[in-house]
Amino acid sequence: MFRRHGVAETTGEQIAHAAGVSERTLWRLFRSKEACVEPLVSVSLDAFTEVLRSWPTSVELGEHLRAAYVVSPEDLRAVLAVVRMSRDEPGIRATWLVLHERAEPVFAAVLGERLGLPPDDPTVRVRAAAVNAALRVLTDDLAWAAGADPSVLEDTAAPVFDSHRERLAEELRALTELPARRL
Amino acid sequence: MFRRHGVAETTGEQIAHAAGVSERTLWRLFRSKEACVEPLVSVSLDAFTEVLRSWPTSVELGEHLRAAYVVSPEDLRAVLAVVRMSRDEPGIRATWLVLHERAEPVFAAVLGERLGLPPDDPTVRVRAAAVNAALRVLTDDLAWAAGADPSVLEDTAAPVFDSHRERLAEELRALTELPARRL
DNA sequence: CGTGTTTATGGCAGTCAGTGCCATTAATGA
DNA sequence: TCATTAATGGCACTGACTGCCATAAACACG
Repeated sequence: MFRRHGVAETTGEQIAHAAGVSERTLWRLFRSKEACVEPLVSVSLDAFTEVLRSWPTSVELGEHLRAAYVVSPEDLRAVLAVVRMSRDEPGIRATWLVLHERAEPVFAAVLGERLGLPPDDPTVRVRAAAVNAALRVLTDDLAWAAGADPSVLEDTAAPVFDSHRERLAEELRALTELPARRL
Repeated sequence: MFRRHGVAETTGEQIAHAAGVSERTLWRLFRSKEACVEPLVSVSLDAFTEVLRSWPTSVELGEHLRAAYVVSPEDLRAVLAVVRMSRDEPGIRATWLVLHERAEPVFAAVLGERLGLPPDDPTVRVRAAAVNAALRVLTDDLAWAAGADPSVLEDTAAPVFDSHRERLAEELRALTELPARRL
């Protein structure tokens, strides 16, 4: 509905009706209209989080990503639609950024363990935030590419998605191979 | 007012009255209640942007930062108060993140020139986002430290601020010294 | 100086997101 | 079977924000 008519033009009443619940219940489930897209975005973030969690010690992150980073085409379409909307809809942009930041502690936990540092170590959290930023920027790029040519999303194995994953692997390799210096 | 009574308890009418303008004018100047803190945050982001802009080619970023990254104590206090609030106030957190992201293109322009790459190159933008993330995480830490002991802000030369700048210099050195590999 | 034209501001009415409170019903558990 | 808790809805209400119009100040230009 957001995509079709825009966020401002979609009322909470319409959303609630379409979802088959009362408006009152809607506001209990989501604290704002924009927050209704959170489950869609979470799918993608959770997928990446799972990649990190299942990252074997012996493997370089880029390699692992190439093997394990998979999102179903339907989910991917939904996420990228949200990301594309976020260019014009400040509220959507804000939730996208907030959700991304919310994933950082998980990233920090994984990276901290790798580096032998506590997850709340500033260096670890900066690295986690950098990984997060790479994921955000490149997902944004993918959303743009998918907007220009929706056919790239008909299959997760589409070349554009491969190239996205490849870029991500490359950037993460660089970031995670950085030696952690103590301050 | 946000700090004293909380965001929810502060009405637009109160803000407008305190600012000496009508409520109608307030909504013309800021598109939301939370957006009213944007000028405060911008001061700090602009200061960092200026550091980047004035970064001499021959100097390593960490070094330049130590010399040029200065924010007046009053401004710093205001910014950190906002950042501290953002822990409990989701609306403030969102504006803080959005403002940070908005600064990224400038970072990308500077880094792109350094690396001899166009500012819209994905690698460049990932680096810019990483620099941005480092600034955000460490500013957040500083806000936390300042909240625990407000005396650290009585002078920009306070040890806690020095240590903040030092951490930032170290993290940025690592990030900006990364060789840029073409994909 | 006079006059037409932006530009900034306020007033007012209206919409709608979101909340508090209470009632109802469904699930759960002893 | 009954007591308790959790989930949902209805309703009234606050307040953020917008559209529209009026006013006045700043400005451009003859």
